[in-house]
Amino acid sequence: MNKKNVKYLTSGEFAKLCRVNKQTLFYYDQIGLLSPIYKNDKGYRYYSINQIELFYVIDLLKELGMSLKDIQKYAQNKSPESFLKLMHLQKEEIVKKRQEIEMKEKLIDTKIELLEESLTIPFDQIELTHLPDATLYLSRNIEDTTDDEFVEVISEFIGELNEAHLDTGYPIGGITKRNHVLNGNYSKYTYLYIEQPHPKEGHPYFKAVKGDFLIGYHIGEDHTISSTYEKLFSEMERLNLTLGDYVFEEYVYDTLVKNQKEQYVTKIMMQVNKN
Amino acid sequence: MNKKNVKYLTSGEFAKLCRVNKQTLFYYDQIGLLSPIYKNDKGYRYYSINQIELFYVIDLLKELGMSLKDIQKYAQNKSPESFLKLMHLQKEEIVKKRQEIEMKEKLIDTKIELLEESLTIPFDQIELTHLPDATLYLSRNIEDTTDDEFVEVISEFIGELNEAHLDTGYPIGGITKRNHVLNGNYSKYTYLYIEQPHPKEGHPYFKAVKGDFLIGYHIGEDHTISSTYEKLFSEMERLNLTLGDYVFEEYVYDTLVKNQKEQYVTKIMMQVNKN
DNA sequence: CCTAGTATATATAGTAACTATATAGTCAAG
DNA sequence: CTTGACTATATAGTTACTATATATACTAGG
Repeated sequence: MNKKNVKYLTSGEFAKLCRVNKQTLFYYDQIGLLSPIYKNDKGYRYYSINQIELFYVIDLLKELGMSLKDIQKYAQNKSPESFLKLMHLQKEEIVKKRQEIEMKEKLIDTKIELLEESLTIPFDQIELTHLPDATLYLSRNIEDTTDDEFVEVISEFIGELNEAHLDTGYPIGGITKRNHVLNGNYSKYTYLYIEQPHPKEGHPYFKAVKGDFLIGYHIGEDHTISSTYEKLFSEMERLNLTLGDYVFEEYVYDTLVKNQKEQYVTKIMMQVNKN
Repeated sequence: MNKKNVKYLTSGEFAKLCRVNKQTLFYYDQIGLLSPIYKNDKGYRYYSINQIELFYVIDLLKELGMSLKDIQKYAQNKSPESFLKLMHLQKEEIVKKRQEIEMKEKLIDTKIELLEESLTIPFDQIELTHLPDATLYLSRNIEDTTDDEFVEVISEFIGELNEAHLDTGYPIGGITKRNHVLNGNYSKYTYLYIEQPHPKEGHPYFKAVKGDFLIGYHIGEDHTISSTYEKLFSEMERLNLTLGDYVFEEYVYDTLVKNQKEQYVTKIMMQVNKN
């Protein structure tokens, strides 16, 4: 038998192959997770090519959240059957992981889309447009909740978004009913919502009434929003419009892209009727 | 304006929403990465619901390998433009990450498939079968390489597999030419190979000749493999077959599923011609 | 109003999985 | 036989939490 096929790799060579720091291999050797197949009398480590498979699997299990200790626990008692069982378990884990990554990729796409759009918007102008049907995911009614109930509703809402993979990167908005707005209770939300561009089956949605909307932007902190509402009202009058059933509010710029609250931008979408 | 909409969340509540340890939020506050919007005179932290978006983005960037320090560096100088740039960069990162995960999922699938198959194989029997075309990815010729060259070839081979996303979880095998086998130089590989069940375009493959194969399994260490080769030869004689051009060798059980070298299983596939 | 129980806070120490540094021995080429 | 590139061990440092100890604060029931 030719010696080539029992050629061993030094720690440095094997580390390069694994694309990992040599020290990491020392560490794995130290904790007995992946030891070289052979050590000479000077303590030099020699690995076989086949050991790379074990490294790959360690790397895989690590990625899927297993601790080195747990990986080692398995490794100490290997068998085809136990490995098969492990792989079946990890298959479930990796499917979850893939779905998470896919969601986060969508989140990035959405952020890019929204940001690019936002850069073209003249925030000082009020616009009358017709909005097409949009599918919204709604929270429970929060009109008359106590503080504790409010927290509960929020938790439930965010929880559902996470569980059902519905968080698409669109901002969380608030819906205020007509009568509250008319009474000057701006931003007294009845529901929280998040847009769902690609709605899934089996979830209770609220399909926003399509219709005419008067859209304006408030720059600054929330508690100064009434001035922008007043501008919207006078524009409504000028255009001979009346207020519809709901007003929608959502952040265009907030904590994520601005450091100062005075630079936050809130989009206000008033449902209106033409006379 | 109704107080509900400026309702703040305590550290505990916000932590639950973020599905993270409360201590982690303290830590983020400490390093100035994500500080509560308001702190009362007793030092109690209060977060706004909107801050969850920032938490999500921190979580995303963390997943994509950014250190908290680097994330903070960005956060200190936020703007819609810089965030957009960051998102474009991270889009590339997440695509890479998704592909990695997809590869690892395939790896799990392959391991499961191969292991389940292996559990049904009677390792003590020699079988004559016709194998259909299989696409193999080959290393450079390693017939007459020095040790250093051998390491280089291996590195290149493994490197290509990684770069081109060709590592499918199938074992790395070795191909020995007819004349070496006849001279008793078993396992003097001319090429290393890995099976490619779903070959991609634009890569140089070697399509294994389909044909008749005599398949046997060697249980034990590599250097005792000659005994199994001899069994295969006498079976070849009994069936009035002659040796074809190549012999393929690959591990069925190795470091991954067995602790002792005496339990390793090597599959030997001899190309044969019927007379 | 008092008390018990559950929050909150800070400060400090510990952990996992590396990662870097310091010091020393080994080896192969010119 | 030396030089430069490798190898080793030992130890300390780093990141991003995580746990523990101690003290203070809020809140609901008697």
